[in-house]
Amino acid sequence: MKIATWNINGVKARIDNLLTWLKESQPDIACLQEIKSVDDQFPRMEIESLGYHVETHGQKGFNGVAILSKLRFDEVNRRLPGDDSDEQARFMEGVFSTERGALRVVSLYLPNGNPLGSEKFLYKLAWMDRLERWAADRLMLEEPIVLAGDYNVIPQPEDAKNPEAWLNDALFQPESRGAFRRLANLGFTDAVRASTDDVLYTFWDYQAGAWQKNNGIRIDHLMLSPEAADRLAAASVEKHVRAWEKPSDHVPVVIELN
DNA sequence: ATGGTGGGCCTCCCA
Repeated sequence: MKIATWNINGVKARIDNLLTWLKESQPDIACLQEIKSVDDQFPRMEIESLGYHVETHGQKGFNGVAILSKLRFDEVNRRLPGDDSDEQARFMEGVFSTERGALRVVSLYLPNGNPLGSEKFLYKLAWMDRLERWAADRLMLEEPIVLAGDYNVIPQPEDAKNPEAWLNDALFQPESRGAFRRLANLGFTDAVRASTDDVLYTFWDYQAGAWQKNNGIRIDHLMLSPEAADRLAAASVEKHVRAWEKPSDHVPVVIELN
């Protein structure tokens, strides 16, 4: 079972890359973030023709998440509980039946939170608090759960080429990193970090030649419940996708579960 | 180096 996450930075601008990547990588389930599309403009036909079921949770202009799956969806839950006034499309959960039982996969797009001291930073921390509460509740199901997405959190200094450059950024604040660590301490395993000590980045800014200098950060993560972590066979970052024409600034991260 | 690049979309917002 191959599960991937990719912030594609606009599904309509990235449809050719997305189709190329799906054919090449062949994930069973792909979580997308920043689709920047409303649901009825999502290019579902092209994706369905590759054998995927498509569920989206979009909004106009910004944000938006989707899950593509070769398995049929038993259930889809949109929106992260905990704030009924939150209109931003950043979270959806799909539930699937596998030969080994239920599998839950979340596609999440955690708020960026910049600049520090703003409402946006408070929103990020509140969103992470809601995520922690939701995850703690889901853990009681004792099922394999994969929380995949763009967390907009650099967990550790080794997850950035130039950590000192991020000291005043919301992605590397003690509060952001602490909230990510609390999620881990609930019992969720960072699949990539559990698989390798290699320096791996998932995002390179479009600006200032960041890609050419390998000035990257690791902010796209797959967090696994104990029942999912027990089945983790491999994890990798598909870095070559960043070198394609018209790339997203993020690359896909992929895990294999037994 | 207080710029730089890119997507969405219509005037700037977001990253």
